Amino acid sequence: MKIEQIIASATARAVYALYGTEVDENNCMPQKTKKEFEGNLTVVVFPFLRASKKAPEATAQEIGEYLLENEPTVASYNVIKGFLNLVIAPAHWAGVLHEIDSNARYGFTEVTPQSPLVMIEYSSPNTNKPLHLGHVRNNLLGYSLSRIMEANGNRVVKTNIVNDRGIHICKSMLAWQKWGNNITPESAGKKGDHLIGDFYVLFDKHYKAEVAALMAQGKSKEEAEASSPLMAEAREMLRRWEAGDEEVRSVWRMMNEWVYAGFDETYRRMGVDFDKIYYESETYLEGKDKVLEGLDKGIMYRKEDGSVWADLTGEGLDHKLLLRSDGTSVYMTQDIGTAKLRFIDYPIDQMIYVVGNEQNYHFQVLSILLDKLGFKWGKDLVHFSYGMVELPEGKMKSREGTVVDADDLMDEMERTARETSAELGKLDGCTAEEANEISRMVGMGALKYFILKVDPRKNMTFNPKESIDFNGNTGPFIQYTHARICSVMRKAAEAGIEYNKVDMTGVVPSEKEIDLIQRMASYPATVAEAGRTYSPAQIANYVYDLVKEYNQFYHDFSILREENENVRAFRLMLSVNVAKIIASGMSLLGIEVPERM
RNA sequence: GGUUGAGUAGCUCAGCUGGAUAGAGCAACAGCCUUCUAAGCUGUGGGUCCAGGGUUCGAAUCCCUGCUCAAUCACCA
Repeated sequence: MKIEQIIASATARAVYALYGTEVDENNCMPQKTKKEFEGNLTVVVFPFLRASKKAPEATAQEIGEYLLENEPTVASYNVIKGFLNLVIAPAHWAGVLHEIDSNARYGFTEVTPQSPLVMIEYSSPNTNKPLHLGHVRNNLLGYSLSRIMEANGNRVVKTNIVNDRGIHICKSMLAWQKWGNNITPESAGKKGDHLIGDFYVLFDKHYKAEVAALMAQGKSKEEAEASSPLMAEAREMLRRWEAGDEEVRSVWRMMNEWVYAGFDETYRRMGVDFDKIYYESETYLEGKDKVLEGLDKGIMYRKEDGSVWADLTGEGLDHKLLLRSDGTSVYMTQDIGTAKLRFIDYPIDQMIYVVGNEQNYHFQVLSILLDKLGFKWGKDLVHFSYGMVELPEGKMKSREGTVVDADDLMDEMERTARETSAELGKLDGCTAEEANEISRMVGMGALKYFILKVDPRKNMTFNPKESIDFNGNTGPFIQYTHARICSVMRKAAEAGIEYNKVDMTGVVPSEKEIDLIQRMASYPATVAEAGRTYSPAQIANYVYDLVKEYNQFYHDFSILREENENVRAFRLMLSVNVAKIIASGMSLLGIEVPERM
């Protein structure tokens, strides 16, 4: 049983024995004692004053005395105002460390075939341009979340819905046909997604020029945009695509393949993957049946012009369009269709959509509609809504060229990691491959940690200068501590020290070591909390605190130079388990930890 | 205007179910490497926790009001 639970129940017994009042154990939960006071756990006695009818100090004193006499793990206590600080017997903490050491999957809940099936949708790119910083946040959050849900005993299906159809693709296709001279990613020596992105920009450039020319002829902006021949061509192309025109479709297939090849490379570098990919071109017609079904059941209604709507005024929302008057689908209809397909493919218990907060309204509506349409997970679907990524100068704007490209960003991070490592002489004696690996891990670690450590709900500022800083609360700082422990363990092995074969029963851990063990002991609760609140940031901040604590220990205590063999073994065990938790926590963030750096 | 989220040190952020004197990092300044990796450790300075009410023995945290910022409220996706 966890020590907090032991103390809580002993405290409840104490209150009953002393004052004859039954109190709920959950109201007796001790908290971690603040650094400036002596002790490990603190019971706040204010809630018991009604029962004791005594001053806070006196009450704390009496409960402390009771615990000291009746609860063997309590070694001593002190009282400050209404706070009862308990010192837990060092032997208990040594036992906790042994428990942690014996559990290779410490902090994780096992996944069984009976575990809930959670589907997580993330990434969901458009196929007309390469991934940028905003997608990076999405991908990292989505992947980390899937790891966290898995660690909490869920079966997880990672999914991606690729927006591979629509007017935006036609724009790129048209521009390529007009001005591309049959260029390919191979002939251009460029990633396919970037090549397509270039044509999308090219389309926009010509279109703008066209509109400007028309406006110069005296047309209003709206008139000019409406009469743009280029846009008309793009729309015509979309019409032909929807009609299944083979010429358009073959260009579309070819160009999408280029984009996918580019995306795959970016995903691989980011270290994210998917179990199942849906393509909007295959799902966008699916929602219609469901909507018509809803129409039959009276969940939706039809207007005179033939359009179909849902009345959500009962839920405090507005009326929502689901089928246009020409019978075609809108975005919402497609998402209903995708939901239908997914439920056929997987018996989902929970659905999590990792999508930016600009779609809060959409998912609020989707949840209500799916629920009304009979999806058992509809009502409780989770929209994992994250804030925008802004630059110090403000928002990213593709027109102003301030968009941070994902591939460029990763290049830059790895390059900086390499430079910094080389400067510090960390790559001395490494092979070229090792140096590459280390630079890659460190660069990506810095990027991922920088993004994941902040609360997803918040808009975050991405300052390139800060993101490549490797000191302080950063990924490399954490990775470094891990590498340092690995180094100590290597040296121990070289010296023939086998810490786990040494009898440590007599070792009394010091205060600092107990602080560390106590923090290690809260890892499972942190993992659970991160799963409950869908928060990678909680894991990130926990690991940081742990590392900070370990570095203090590392600085103040000798490990290999410790002469007492048992104490030395104890510290090695402590260190190796800190490293284990670092690696575990970082893996939940999708961050690798090198063994040397 | 409605809805949702955010507002904590100069900057970037923690602060989880209400608890003691609100914490890190960066930036500034001052220290610590012939000893297990100094990408580290230690110290100094820096705060009307947006404002005002309320609940409570106790509020950055919960409730109400207001202010500011962001997103959203399309027969776009």
